[in-house]
Amino acid sequence: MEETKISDKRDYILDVAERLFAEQGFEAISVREISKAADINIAMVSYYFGSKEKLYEDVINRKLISSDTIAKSVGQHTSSMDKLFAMVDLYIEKFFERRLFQNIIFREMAMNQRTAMAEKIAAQVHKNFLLAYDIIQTGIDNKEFKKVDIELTVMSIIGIVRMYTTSGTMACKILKVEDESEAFGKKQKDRLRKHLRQLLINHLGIESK
Amino acid sequence: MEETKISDKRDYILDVAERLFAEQGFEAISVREISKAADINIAMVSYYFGSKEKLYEDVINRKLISSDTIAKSVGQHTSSMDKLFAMVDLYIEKFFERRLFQNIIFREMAMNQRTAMAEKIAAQVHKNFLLAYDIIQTGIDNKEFKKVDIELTVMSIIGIVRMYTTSGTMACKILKVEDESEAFGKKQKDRLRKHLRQLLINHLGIESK
DNA sequence: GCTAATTAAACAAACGTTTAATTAAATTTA
DNA sequence: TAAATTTAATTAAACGTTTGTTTAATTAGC
Repeated sequence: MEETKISDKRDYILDVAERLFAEQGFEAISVREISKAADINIAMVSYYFGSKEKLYEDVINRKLISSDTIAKSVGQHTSSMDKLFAMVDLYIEKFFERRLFQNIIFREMAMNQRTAMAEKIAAQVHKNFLLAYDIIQTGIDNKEFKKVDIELTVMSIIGIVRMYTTSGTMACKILKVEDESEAFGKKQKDRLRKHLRQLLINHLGIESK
Repeated sequence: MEETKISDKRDYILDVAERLFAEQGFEAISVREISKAADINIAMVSYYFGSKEKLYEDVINRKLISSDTIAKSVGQHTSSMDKLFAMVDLYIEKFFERRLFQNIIFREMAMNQRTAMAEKIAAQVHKNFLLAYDIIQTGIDNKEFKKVDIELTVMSIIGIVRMYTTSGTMACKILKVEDESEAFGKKQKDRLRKHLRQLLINHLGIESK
């Protein structure tokens, strides 16, 4: 945190705020705590972001883009199963990489408040949902997949990855791993990927014999 | 809220607090908001519960019992699949019936804070996890189930039910139902049950032919 | 007449935000 | 290049609110 450009400092504050908001929630974290953790004067939050609310929105907006990324990595494959796998892989990747951020997203979704931010998040999640929906629908049409409840199958995929990443403490306890860095390391990530692939093969795949 | 016994009034306050805490989180809700929503004087919260913190703990403790209930309803069945189905059914039932409460539980689990309450919740969830683990393990030993990743399979079950119940708004949007009372009505509950059963049959069941 | 329940008012502490002053950096002028 | 000027970044202190909690007085039930 020395001799950095302004945008770096702004990003650094956003990083700190993201971590705190994710771990404890928007209301639980005070501007004073953020400024202390980021080692800045409390007035700098208003100076840079305008308000605590705006800071929170900036934290979310900064990483709530894409969904094109998914479409791109999916498009490379031909079979529906491969497309689905590619999407799941990317999902796992993003959730492991940004699990603190995802905590914010899902906490926001769980709130029954119709804010502009909540709508925006819901729209983005729904967009991703539709991508997966189309893949499975096509797979069924192609007789590559069994006829399943598509909506609930997509929800299941998201729910599984989310369940894994949401609670670090719980994941450690269940997987019998030492700390969170292990629970979210490469080995466990591969394990989750393997499990999810097997589950989808079993659920969607048509026996070939 | 008239001519009720004291314990009823206490319970009513707990009901109101539970709803508000679940919808917006502990820190986001003030004692004044609770007292207003419950139509009581603000001092009554301290009078009945001691503090806002204690009220929150009472909200959680009131419904964080059982796990015997699961064991009981599971014990009636003989085959591993029936046991697992019984457990899943109960899980769905509880989550639909207490979905606001479950919001609190999972929000608490997502927080990276090692409070006494968090430990207690983690312990309870883990207890339930072990019940499901044993069922699947026995099923595998009996050659009734395929050899799967047991830990992740249990996590998947919980994650799916949770994903469904956590975000009412999202569930409505995805399932294309009008309002939340429909999304959490009997019809959709049966749909989720059916989906989860099929998923488990596909994932765990050994082809009989 | 006594205990329990309920109230309005007040409490200090913490909240998000703003102010006005100061330092640092960038730009312009000589 | 050096000094002068302007703009940007940073600070400590104060702002008015809201927070959870307590008090002391009052009402209700037995």
